[in-house]
Amino acid sequence: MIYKKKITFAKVSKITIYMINITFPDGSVRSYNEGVTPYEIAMSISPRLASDVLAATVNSKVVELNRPINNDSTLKLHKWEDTEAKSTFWHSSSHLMAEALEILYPGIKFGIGPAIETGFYYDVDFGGKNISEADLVAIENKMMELARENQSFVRREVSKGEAMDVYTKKGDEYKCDLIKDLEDGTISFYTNGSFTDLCRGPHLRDTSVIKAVKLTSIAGAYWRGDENNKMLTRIYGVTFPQKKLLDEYLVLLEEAKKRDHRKVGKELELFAFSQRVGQGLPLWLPKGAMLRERLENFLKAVQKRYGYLPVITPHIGQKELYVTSGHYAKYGKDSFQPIHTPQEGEEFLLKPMNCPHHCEIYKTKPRSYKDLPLRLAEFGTVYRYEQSGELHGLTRVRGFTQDDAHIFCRPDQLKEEFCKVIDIVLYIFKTLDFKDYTAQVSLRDPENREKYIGSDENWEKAERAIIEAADEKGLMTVVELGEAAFYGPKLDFMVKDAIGRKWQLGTIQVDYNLPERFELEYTGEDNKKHRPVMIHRAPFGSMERFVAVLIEHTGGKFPLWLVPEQVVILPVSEKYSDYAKKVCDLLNNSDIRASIDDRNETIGKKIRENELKRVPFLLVVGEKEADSGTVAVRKQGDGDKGVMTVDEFRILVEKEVKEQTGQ
RNA sequence: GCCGAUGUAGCUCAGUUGGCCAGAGCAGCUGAUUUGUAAUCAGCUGGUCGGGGGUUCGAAUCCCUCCAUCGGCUCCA
Repeated sequence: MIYKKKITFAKVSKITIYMINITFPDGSVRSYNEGVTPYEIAMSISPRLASDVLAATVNSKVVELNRPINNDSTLKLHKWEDTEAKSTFWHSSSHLMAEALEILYPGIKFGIGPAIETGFYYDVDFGGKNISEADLVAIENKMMELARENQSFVRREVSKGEAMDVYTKKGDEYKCDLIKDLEDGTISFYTNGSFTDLCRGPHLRDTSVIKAVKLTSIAGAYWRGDENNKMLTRIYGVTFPQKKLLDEYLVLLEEAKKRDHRKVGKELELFAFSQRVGQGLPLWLPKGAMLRERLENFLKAVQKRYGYLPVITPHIGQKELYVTSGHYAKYGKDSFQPIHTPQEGEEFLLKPMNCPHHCEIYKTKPRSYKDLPLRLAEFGTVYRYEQSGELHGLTRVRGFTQDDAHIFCRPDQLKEEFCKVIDIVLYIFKTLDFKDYTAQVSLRDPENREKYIGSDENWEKAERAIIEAADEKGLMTVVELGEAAFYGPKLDFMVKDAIGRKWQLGTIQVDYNLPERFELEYTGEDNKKHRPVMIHRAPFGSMERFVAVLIEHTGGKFPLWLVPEQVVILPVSEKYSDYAKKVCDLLNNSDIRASIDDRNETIGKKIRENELKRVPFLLVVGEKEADSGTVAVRKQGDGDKGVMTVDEFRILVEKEVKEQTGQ
C-alpha cells in the first residue's frame, strides 16, 4: 500500500500536487513533490553534491539521475567512489564509444556493450574490416570530441514490435537476437547524440562528465559466448571523470606489470619454459625448486598434524583405469592421447588426476567404519592438454603438481572433515598473508537435478554440510547455483593477482561418483556394506598456480622463511673473504641460507644487484667487522640497520622465521 | 581451438619508401682496480634477425606457412 500526502492549493485548484517522502541512507526523511528526480534532490541538498553525483539507487534499483520518483522511496545518491556510479559511468562510456565507432565506421553492427569490473567493452561486427590497436587513438579522440558536446542520455520505452522493427530495418541481427528474448513492456532505448541503443540503463545525465578515455585492448569474442557463433571484435576501454584518475590508473597498471609472475619468475630465476620441451610445461630452476620444496614441506607438516597419510602413485595408468573412473569418456578426446607399448593393444594414459589411483589404494584391503576417515595425500603431478590459447605462465599449464589428498569418510563425518580442510586452507592463507580472497560455494542447479549423479538425500546432506562448515568458520562466501561438478558440490577459494584477475587456489570437493564407479565399500557397525563419501581437496590448488599467485602477491619479496637466499655476505674487498667465509659457516650451521658474494666488484654494485634480487638481508663485512666479530646488517628495501654480532644477527633471523611460520 | 598483436645476442631494446660486412646497454670472458651501503675502467666474445618456403639483382624489412609468446573468447576432471 502506498500512501501519498495530498495537498490541494485553493487558488490553483485544478492542479493537485502530491508529496512523497524520500528516505536517505542515514534514516532521515525529506518531502518532495511527486515526480522529483534524484538530480533535483541532490540539488536541493547542495549544488556541489549534484555536480558530483553520477547515479542513484531508488528502492534498491539503480537508476539515472533524471528518472522521476513517484512514490515514497528510499534513495542513495552515488558518487564516483561507489561501484554503482562507476558501472553507470562505464556503461554510458560504452555507448559513447559505440557512437564514435558508428560515425567512424558506418554500417557496423553492435552486439553487447556492458560495464565490467574496471571499464567497459563493446562487441562489434565490423563486417570484414580489421581493426587494430593503431586505430584506437582515433576512436579515443572521437569519443572525447563527442563527450565535450554534452550529449544527454535520453530514455524511451518502446514496444517489442517497434524495437524489432528498428533493428530489422537497420539490419542488426545481434540486437534482434537480444530483443527476441526480452519481454514486451520492459524494453527501452537510450539515445545519446546520433546513437541509439537497445538498453536497460541506467546512464549518466550527459556525456560531459567523461573527461578521460583509454581504449586498452582489442580481442575476439564469440557472439553470446558460444564458439559456434560468429566472432565479434571486442574493444575494451576505461574512462574517468578526471584526467588525473586515468593517469593514476595507468601507473597502477605499470606497477602491476612489474609484479607479473612471468617477469619476476624470470628475473629471480625461479622457473622457465622451453619451446623444445613443449608449451605449458614449466621447468623449475634451482631457486624455484627450493621455494617449492619449502612450501611442500610446510604443508606436509600441517597435514601430518591433521592425520593425513602420504602415498605415492605412478604418472601413468592403464586406459582401463580412466574408463572405470568415467574420465576417459568425458575428457579422452581432448587429453594427451594414449601411450602405446610394444605389446599390441596395450594403452596407458598420462594421469590427468590422482583420484583413480587413490581409489585403488583404498581398495587394497577391506575397510571398516573404524578406519574412516582415511586421508591419503600426495603431491601428484598430472598432465592435462589445455587449449593452447589458454596457457598462461605458471597459472595455466599442461603439467602441474597438485597438493592433492582424498578423504574417504562416512556421510556423517563429512561436515567435520570439511571444517578441518577449511582450517588448513585458512592457516596457509594466514601464514602467507593472503587477505584478498573469496570463498565460493558451488551448488546444484535446482532446475536441473537430473544432470547430477547421486541421491537427492546425499546431495542435500553434502550441500548443507558445506554451507554449515563455511558458516562455522566465518568465511565470507558467495553461493553459485549450478556451478557444482556433476559428481558433487564444492568450495573454492579465489585469490586475485596483480591486475585483479581472479584465480582459483584452494578447492574442496565432495564426490559421490568415484566411490560408486570404483565400488568402494566399508563395513559398518551393522556389519553391512556401505559406500564411503570422497572429498577431493587441494589447499594450494597446484604448486605452479600457488607460486605464481604468491609471486604476484609479494612482488617477489618472499617471506624470510620461504625465500631461496636469506642472507648474502658482502666482503668489502678480497682481504675479508676469510672472515666472510667464517660468518657464512656460522649461519649455515644454524640452517640459515647464507652465501658470499665475493666477486671483484665495488661494494655499491654488489649491494645494488643483491637488492634487485630481493635478498632479505645483506651483511657488509670489512676491517671493522672482522676485528670485532660483527656484521653490518642491511635489510631489503630498508637500508642500513647498523652493526651487530654474528650471534645477535642469527637470533634476529631465527626469531623472524619463527614469527612468520608460527612454529 | 578461435580473434588480434608480437617474435632481432642470455636479458632489455634500436634498426621500414627493401641496399655497404645487423647495432646499443646490461650479462659473460680477459685485464687493470682492492673497493664501506643501489651501477669502477678498458678490451674481447656472442646473432642462419623464431623455423621453413616464396617474391626480388638484393629481404630483419614484402608475401605464404608453421611454431612460440602476449591480450581476450571458449574450456577447465
